[in-house]
Amino acid sequence: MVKDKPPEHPSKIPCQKARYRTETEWGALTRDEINLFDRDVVCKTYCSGETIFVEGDACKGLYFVEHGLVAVRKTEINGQSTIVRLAYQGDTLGYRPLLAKENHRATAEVINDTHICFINAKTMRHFLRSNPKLGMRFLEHTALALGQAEERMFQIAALSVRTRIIHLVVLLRDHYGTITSDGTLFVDLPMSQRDMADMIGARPESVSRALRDIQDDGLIHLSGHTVRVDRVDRLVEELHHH
Amino acid sequence: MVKDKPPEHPSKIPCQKARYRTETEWGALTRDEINLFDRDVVCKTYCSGETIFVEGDACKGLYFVEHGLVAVRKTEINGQSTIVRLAYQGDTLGYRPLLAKENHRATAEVINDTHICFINAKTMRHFLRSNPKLGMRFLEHTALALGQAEERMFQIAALSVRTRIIHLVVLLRDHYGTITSDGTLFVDLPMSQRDMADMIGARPESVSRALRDIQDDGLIHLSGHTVRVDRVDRLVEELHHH
DNA sequence: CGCCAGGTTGATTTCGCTCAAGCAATGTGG
DNA sequence: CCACATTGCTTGAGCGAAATCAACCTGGCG
Repeated sequence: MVKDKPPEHPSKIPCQKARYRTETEWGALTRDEINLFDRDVVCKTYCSGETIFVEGDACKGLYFVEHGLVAVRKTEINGQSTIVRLAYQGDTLGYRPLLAKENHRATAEVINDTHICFINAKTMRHFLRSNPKLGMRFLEHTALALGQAEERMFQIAALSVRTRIIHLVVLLRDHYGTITSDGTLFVDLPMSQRDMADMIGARPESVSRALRDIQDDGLIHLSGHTVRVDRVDRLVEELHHH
Repeated sequence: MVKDKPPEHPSKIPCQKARYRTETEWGALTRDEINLFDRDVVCKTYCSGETIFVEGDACKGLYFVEHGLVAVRKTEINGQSTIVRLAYQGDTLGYRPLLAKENHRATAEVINDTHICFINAKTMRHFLRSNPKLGMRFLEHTALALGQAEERMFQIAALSVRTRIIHLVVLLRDHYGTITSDGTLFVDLPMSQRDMADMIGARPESVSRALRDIQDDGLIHLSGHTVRVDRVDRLVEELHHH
């Protein structure tokens, strides 16, 4: 049972000028459009466990992740659920249903405290009509996401839990990994093992066991939520072999 | 080992005016653009078993399926492979890598004899720049495909082989199903059980057994590649329950 | 006719899920 | 400040679904 903390009041403050936006699809906006964006944007901070939107909701607009971590989750009738995507700093949420003209097909659930800029669908559609470049940026982004989804589909179908876990650790390295001067890699897992299980389509017990197996083989060393990898090449080599 | 039959010579004939195009993303083209399309298009008939492009190839352009059936397949180092998507009449192949500016991440393999209209990447990029509507159509299409990919990911992770087979039969009904006057449904499976296995992430033996189980339960009746479904509702009901 | 790919069937094994118990860390109320 | 819930992780035992291995059809085709 998730207890929703009282949400903070939405703010009209334009998110410290939202500098991250310029490095994303939103970099296509003209100066005038940026002003319009800043006029209409509504910003809000979500705490861990809160939901941004839920499966079945109409798509009211887009959510730009200023910083934080959000899981996009699908839930079945029987209660099983899968995380279909993660949204990091700089990612935009809700673009798929908006572009496909559908309702939300998944729930966005905050994993780490997250600052979100919301832009309503009407303004967004205006941008798409007036600025073809923005559409092309989103087109490119959606095509990349489709490739990733197909990649993951393949993995879940063909690879063992152990291998999928290694894939996940390598994936999380991009955002949560640091490398020390002696070449040791540390990955600070930003989520619970339950969430990791939902990411790779497995049960939490299986994740726990797989992590211990990999540790027993000397490929990683776990302490709390931090994974130490002494020989990254050996870990990656297992991916290419299996 | 696939033995590639000698490909027929590409033809400049504009595919019997390609009437199917108007009902797809390509419907956004203006009259002038259609003329340009017809000038640059190269058409060709592929036989079952031939490949249109392979994983790792640079994306040279788009392939419009005039008619036929194509499987988009990913293959692992160890030889395992999965069909990530099917392309039917009216579908366009190769748009994902073109839009994402990547190489092909999958192989397109002809299942049933297929007539393809090829349009080169340069012309396509010209269309995208000159006609924002076309980009929006592809954006919508890609967003829908992303939703489907996420749906399938979920299914493979959570459902039994039996249930996934039923899903597949119901999916194929759209293109290969006919319904008789007494309400009986016939689905003419367009592919081998091996391919069906690759579609749902299972082994051929498991597909064979699952099909027989479903038949033993009286839900379907198999004869050759034709599935007879007397009570469609009972079949669909199993999907909603499981 | 014989070959061979595709399909069936059986025996065995393996992987991961389920169920269940225990444990450490954190939180909470008296 | 201590008893107690709660939550997340670990570990074990047993089971079941599907993979694997292997033999054997069957029909189409050179």
